Amino acid sequence: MRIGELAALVGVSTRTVRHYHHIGLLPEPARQANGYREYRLADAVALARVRQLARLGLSLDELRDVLADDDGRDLREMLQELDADLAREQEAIAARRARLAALLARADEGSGALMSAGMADVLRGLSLDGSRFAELDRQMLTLASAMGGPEGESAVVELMRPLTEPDTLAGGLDLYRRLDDLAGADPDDPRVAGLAADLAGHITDAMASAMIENSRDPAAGGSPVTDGDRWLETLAGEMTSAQAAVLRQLMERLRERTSC
Amino acid sequence: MRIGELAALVGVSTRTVRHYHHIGLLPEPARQANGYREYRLADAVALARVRQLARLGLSLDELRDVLADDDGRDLREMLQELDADLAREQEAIAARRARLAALLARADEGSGALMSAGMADVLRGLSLDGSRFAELDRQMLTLASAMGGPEGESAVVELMRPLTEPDTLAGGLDLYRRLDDLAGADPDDPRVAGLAADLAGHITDAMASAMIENSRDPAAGGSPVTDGDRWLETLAGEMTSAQAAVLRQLMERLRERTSC
DNA sequence: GGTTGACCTTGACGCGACGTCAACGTGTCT
DNA sequence: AGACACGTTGACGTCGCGTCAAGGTCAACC
Repeated sequence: MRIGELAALVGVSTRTVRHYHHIGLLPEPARQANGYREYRLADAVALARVRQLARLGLSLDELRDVLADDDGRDLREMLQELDADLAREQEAIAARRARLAALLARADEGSGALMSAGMADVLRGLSLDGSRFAELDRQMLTLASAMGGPEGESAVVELMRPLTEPDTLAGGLDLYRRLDDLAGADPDDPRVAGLAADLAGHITDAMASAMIENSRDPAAGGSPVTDGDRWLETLAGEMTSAQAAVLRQLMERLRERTSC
Repeated sequence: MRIGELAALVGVSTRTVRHYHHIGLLPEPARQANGYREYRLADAVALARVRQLARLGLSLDELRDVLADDDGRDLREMLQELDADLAREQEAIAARRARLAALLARADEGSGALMSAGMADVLRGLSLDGSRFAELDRQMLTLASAMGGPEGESAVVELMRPLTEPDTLAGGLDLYRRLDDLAGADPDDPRVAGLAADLAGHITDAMASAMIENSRDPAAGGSPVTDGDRWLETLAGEMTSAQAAVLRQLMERLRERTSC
């Protein structure tokens, strides 16, 4: 039997057979006078056994180990381990499909590509043409919802809901304007303290807790939802010094409030 | 923000970020004076969106296409296609686990590594120390069962059951000896015809049908169980000319029998 | 005898999503 | 001044083969 016949008999490509020779998974058979490989029935049996196990998902390295010491004992162990791996993979795929389904459902009702209608509403409410701060806030919220997955996003939407009510919203947009006005100001500008106080008044206790929880110093380890914290520094880096001062004073006020 | 902070914030490695730059999935940000990449919040948002989709299993090429034209329409198509792929993969894994479970169950009761107790019985019954023919038969059966999967193996066991009964078995082993005796004989040896007749007498109708079905010429396409046919030639190649003559006459008799 | 075409040989690159190492520059702390 | 953590580019390794490339072998047909 030549290599093409062997491959056809077992149902693989000749490349596969040569690959198995190359990695030592199948022994090289004797050669004919012209250099062609000459296979016997026993080679076909060996190849079929290899394929039988490979189809199940064992790696070729594992196969070589298993077939080397034809023990049958550690083969069972390997197969059980493989089954556990496959089970884990099944769960992972199921989880992916669940997230996918949630995403698709939200894409059907929502306006944007990846967010729910609720999230789209929040972002629309916070938009204020030409405001750098509104844009920053929107980016932070988008980031939080993209990183937390579906449950993270709905948590964000839930937290932000109080801010989207019409009367509250108008005051919030005014705060954006006042922050924007501080763009070129000094960190000691008299408007800073008052603005921080007004901002704190707009932030609910739940929002304050979430913000503080996710901005703890690295030693404590972040929450599972937003993995890397230090978003405060990131955010501050996008502001001018006066605006960053407002942010610092705001966080101080929030920490005082939650510690009481 | 430098690359390490960005990576920590989103929860990936710096290598991943640079990889995304390299393949054009994320735009290269501005550089600081020292050559370091300088990231803004918007970059973190883009990266988080990429990861959100990548976690679902989209390839980076697909991601680039999707994010290029931020349409939202073909994104849904891609996600639905992805869901279908994942569903297929789930089925494939389930099938693998089913075969694995069958194999494990058989390994628990069987003697050998990969076969059921029934198959082990058949092979033990057909063993005859020093007989080349018994060995060939065992190899053929092993090959058939390894290639057909669990259902193929049980089919083989079912087919061979009549041969494993004690009185039939003794006659079969005698046939092996007579075949072995023909090793150095001439193809025209007078014993050939009688041996073919006796062999035909030992083969049940079901076995004859299976043998003929799986030895049709390549034009007709083999059965789904044993993919490559022409096993007859393979088998004949392992014999001497007189033994091959017996095989040819045997197949002729079987064909006559099933055509009536 | 020449040609075609199917088969065989070895050798090498490609894929996908990064991990990992090399060799080097930069910035901060002691 | 040295240690150390970070950044830079570049290149190789992973896994199971598919797919050329550049030939040699053999049977069949003109």
